Amino acid sequence: MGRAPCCEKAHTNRGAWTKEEDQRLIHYISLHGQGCWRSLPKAAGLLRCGKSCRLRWINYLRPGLKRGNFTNEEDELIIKLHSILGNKWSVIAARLPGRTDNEIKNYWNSHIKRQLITNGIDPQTHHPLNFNKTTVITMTTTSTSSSTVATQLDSKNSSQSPSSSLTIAETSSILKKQNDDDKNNNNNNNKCISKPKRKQANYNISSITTKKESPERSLGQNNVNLELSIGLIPFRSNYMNSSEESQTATLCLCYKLGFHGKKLCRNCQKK
DNA sequence: AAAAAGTCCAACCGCCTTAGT
DNA sequence: CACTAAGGCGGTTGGACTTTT
Repeated sequence: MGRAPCCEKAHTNRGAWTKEEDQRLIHYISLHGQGCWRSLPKAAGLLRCGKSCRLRWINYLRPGLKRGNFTNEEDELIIKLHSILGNKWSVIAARLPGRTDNEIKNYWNSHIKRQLITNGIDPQTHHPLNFNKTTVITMTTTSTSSSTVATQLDSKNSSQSPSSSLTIAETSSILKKQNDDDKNNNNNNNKCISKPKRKQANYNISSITTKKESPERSLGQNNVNLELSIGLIPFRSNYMNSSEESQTATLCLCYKLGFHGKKLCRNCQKK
């Protein structure tokens, strides 16, 4: 027997939200804040399931949401974070102010993924699709905090290869901030008296690998121990001469992946 | 102009985690 | 310790819209 439904579906509206429903939800939350989603629909006079209200609020009505196109900087950040975290959309979204996990997930699936494939890069592993010869994983566990997992890829698509680089310090900082944010949210949102908002999952480096990860991610990276370090060093192709190398070294990841048109983003222009 | 194909994205579904009992 | 319930998450769907034929 399956799990009981989260709400009485026979008496709830489904599908697209009307303006009136939106207004009711906004009005209720502006007065009472976010609390128990399960009891909110009834209290707000909505014939909706609590989950539906939560989703509508988080993905659409919540103040501070950005609408419109993603910037090149956002593209770059999403790719970087995805190369580290995989499909952890909520964690990635936490690093992009004003963007929701759903939005990023949709954007990834409809834009970035296709773009990566077009450029010969596997969107799941962030490796070139045809790489097979010399995958060199080196791990440096020095006394400094800047140890990285270096993946040098041999590919003829050299100019389009991944070149993101996050040091362990950067990665730790991201994950630490996530924890801090979660703690703050918990402090701010405990308006539900009947049941305190439960603690959110604390992500740490050792928890990056997840239950749903593909074998490629957990094993395909040659059993890289994520507890030690994560990161990709800037790409250097064996096929590049020194001038090409120095030229591409000054360009940001999104440019190398082909996300720019004919213009450079601000990051590239600064360099 | 109409039909077909492709794209986008809001919303839903079902599973997992975890606090409370 | 086992069970329950609520929140949260990632994957998927379906309909509206756009582009192509």
